[in-house]
Amino acid sequence: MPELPEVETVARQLDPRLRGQRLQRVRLLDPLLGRPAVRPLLGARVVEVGRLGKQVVLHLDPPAGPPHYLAVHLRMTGRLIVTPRQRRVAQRHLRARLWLDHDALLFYDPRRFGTLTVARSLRELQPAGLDPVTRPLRPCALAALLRGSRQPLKAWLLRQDRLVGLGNIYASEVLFRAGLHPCRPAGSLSAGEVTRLARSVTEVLQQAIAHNGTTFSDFQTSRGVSGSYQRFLAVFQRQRQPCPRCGAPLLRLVQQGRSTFFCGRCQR
DNA sequence: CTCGGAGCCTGTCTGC
DNA sequence: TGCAGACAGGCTCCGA
Repeated sequence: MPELPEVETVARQLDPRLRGQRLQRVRLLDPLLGRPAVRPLLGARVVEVGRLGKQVVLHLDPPAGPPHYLAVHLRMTGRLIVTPRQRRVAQRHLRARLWLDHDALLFYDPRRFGTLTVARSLRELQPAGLDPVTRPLRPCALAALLRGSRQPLKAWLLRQDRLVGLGNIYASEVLFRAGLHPCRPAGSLSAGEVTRLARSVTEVLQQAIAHNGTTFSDFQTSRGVSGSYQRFLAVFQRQRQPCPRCGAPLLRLVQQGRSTFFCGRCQR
């Protein structure tokens, strides 16, 4: 489901709702989640709900002992829903349920790719790549990351060990905005092209956050509200429709088994 | 080291 | 209606 803007949206909505409540009880319903050590979290107060890469992270302060962090990665189809504690909830696809003082936090995930982990330091969870939303992405930093790679640009943008936050939707959108062909070798960009790419990454992500992310089939924010960024998508899932810039029919190609959408005339 | 492809798991939609 | 195949917003593993 979510790329960085959707995760940011979820974290921002959970934060005021959960902050200050204590975690009373945790129930893991899916053996695929493994056995994260949740015992030390019980009684801990939610200090903050934030985002780390594409994970939602609850910062927890136990009554005794060091802070802990509970991280949920939603992967393709995960959702985090807050509901009043006593309310009856749908069981289908429910993988974990957390009880707090007043609310319950529900982790739904039909495809079961999502993860739930407990860490004792943020460093354990910290993704390797730069986060272009937390810190401005400087063209020279991006150039250093791209240097030497022969990987197609689209595939390069999806890796999280260099740059964190883009997924399949926004990678296509970013390349369109930057006027760069998805098959260009990542290390082949000129200085001017790198600057355009850096600016596009930042603008697309910030604009998507400003609109609460993109809703296709099943992304909803924690309040059950849909994001509205899909109104601004220029190329994603628009093959054969006219390019908003030049009017040529947009194209779809498959890279690494995943769809890429682009304009063969504007993107070079 | 780099890269592309398979695999993880379930649901939905399309076309025969 | 039934069924096979494609596809789905992510990421890890494996072999070349």
